[in-house]
Amino acid sequence: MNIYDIAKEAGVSISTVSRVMNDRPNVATEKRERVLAVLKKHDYVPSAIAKSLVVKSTNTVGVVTLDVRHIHYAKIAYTIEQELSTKDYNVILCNTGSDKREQEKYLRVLAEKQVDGVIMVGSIFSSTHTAETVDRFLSHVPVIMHNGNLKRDNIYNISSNDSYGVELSVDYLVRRGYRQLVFVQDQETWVANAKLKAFRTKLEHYGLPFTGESVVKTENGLENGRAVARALADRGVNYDGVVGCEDITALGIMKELRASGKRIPQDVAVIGFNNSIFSELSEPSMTSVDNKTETIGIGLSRALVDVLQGRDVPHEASIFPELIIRESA
Amino acid sequence: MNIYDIAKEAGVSISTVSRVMNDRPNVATEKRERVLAVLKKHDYVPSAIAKSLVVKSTNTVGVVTLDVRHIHYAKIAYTIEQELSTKDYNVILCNTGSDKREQEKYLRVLAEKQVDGVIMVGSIFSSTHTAETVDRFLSHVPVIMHNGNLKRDNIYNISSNDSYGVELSVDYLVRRGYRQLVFVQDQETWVANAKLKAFRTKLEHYGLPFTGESVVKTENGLENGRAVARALADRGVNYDGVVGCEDITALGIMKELRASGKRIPQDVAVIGFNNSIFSELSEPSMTSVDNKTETIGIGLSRALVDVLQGRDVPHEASIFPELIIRESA
DNA sequence: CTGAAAGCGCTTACAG
DNA sequence: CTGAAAGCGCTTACAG
Repeated sequence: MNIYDIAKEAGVSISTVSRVMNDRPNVATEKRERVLAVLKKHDYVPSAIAKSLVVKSTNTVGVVTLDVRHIHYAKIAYTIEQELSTKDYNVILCNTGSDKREQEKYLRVLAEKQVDGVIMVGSIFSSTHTAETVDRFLSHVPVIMHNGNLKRDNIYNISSNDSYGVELSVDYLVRRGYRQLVFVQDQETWVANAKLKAFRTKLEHYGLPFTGESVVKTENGLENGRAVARALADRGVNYDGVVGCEDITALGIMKELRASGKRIPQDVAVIGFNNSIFSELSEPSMTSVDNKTETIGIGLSRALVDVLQGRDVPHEASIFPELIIRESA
Repeated sequence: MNIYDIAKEAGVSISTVSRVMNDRPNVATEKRERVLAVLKKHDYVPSAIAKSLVVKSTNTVGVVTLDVRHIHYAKIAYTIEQELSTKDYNVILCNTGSDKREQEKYLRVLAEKQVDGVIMVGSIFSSTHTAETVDRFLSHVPVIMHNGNLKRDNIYNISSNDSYGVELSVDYLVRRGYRQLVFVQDQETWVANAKLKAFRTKLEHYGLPFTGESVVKTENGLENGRAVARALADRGVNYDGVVGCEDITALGIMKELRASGKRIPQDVAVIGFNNSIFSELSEPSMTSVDNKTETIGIGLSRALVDVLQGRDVPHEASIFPELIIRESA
């Protein structure tokens, strides 16, 4: 069943059916009603594919992320999907993992599927390789990057200012009397580097020591957090504050600290990142940097829609996080 | 740039270009190479939209879920996406929430976009309304339901046997000497009812009391779990075991119990559902029913692909969960 | 092995 | 207000 069948049954041309289906003017009331009746009778669903071919827009956007199982990305992906849905866009979800081939494959497929735009969530996508892949396959559509820093006419970067989150954390800890701070870096991206730099600068500003012991690298995760705390203990590092890593990693650190008899926050203060459910359920509850998932998700979506509708959009925008004070610091 | 441009530049017909792009036989080696060269030169990306229109298949499937922010759904959605990706299908993600209108809107849009099939994740979708909506818009494509029980030729149900998970839980608790069990029901679907029935039957089997106090209804969530524990205390209910609800709810219950001085599992044993990160990080760590997220996700995906490829697929399949023993019971 | 032609289901000027 | 016709970018018999 297609538009021709509807037209025949309603006794009009396909042009008229098209006009009715798209709520356009210039259709006699009587014909419009006849068409609507036939449409309803068959629960007719027009083919968006055929439409897309001629209007050159699919009302579909690709959302690419490392892994939606990560609660932070799930929240952003959710917000994007919901926000875009109100503007009649659908989302093709892509979990690329960190493999470059996978990422390339996905971006190519999105191009084949003629998406109207792409949103890339996570600073891992801010790489030369991604930039080149976008140039190859997606230079004709807007690409909105979350925590990205790629410079292209068609790329728009909307970031959470995580460096500022680090500054807030250090300021707060210093004000509360903590002096020997450790930065736990649980990802490896330009954002992580910027955070580390902010940490170092802040320490220098306060005249606090920044040594080889001040930074611990790991990957995010509960077990990795535990391992970090054990490693610090094994190395005999003296510290009274932890900053920089995600809630889930920070939670691992807290658990291990408590298991080894440390009191939080009396002996060691811990501040996480993301203000996720993990910071709420931790014991003691965790002070955390809220990087505004919802604001970010809505911002990414709106930026995309604005570009698509021909409005001017800044190529770089930065959203400031906020420190949510709980018990762990 | 389209297939005509490529054909012209390579000095062949569009038929030949099409054959080359689709790796089909009957192309002279020399022509094939000429075409490939032109394709590569331009990083040519053929339109999947145009292709879909003629082959009547989009290699796109709709995945509809209540809310991907829920970690359990995120895991299933992730697995589906990854599994389907290996079969060259893409996923349109839909978070419908519990609103019927929203659900209807999404299913219609999926039909418009000509998806090859739909996977619905979560027992909330097993309603008369969903069945009717599927009949209206999606009766021509396979619909795979996770934890569903709808009977249609084009609907396939793949469920985690959560009732069996309850039986495992009760068996285990009884074996360990617990006698006054409470069932916490934190969702309202046919699965929840089946779980409750299994709980009751098991208690009767063991000759244990099932009274008005044996069941507490709530919605899933940390705070709701806390509220459940408080309500039980306020009502002066004597109980030594909790069963039936999701990890996150169970975690709330455990936290509140501990805050009120109860020891887990000595005073009260708690068993959760989902074997999620929450059961791992809880203190004490939580015994939980593992309902095999990955198996489910892969099963849903394979069933869909099998139907699409004309293979026979059972209309009902049930995956048995497993009890993961930790410290809380 | 190769290409001309029809067709997928729509929208959109265009002429009336 | 209305409809015939062209066209979006592909695939697929079909004839050669």
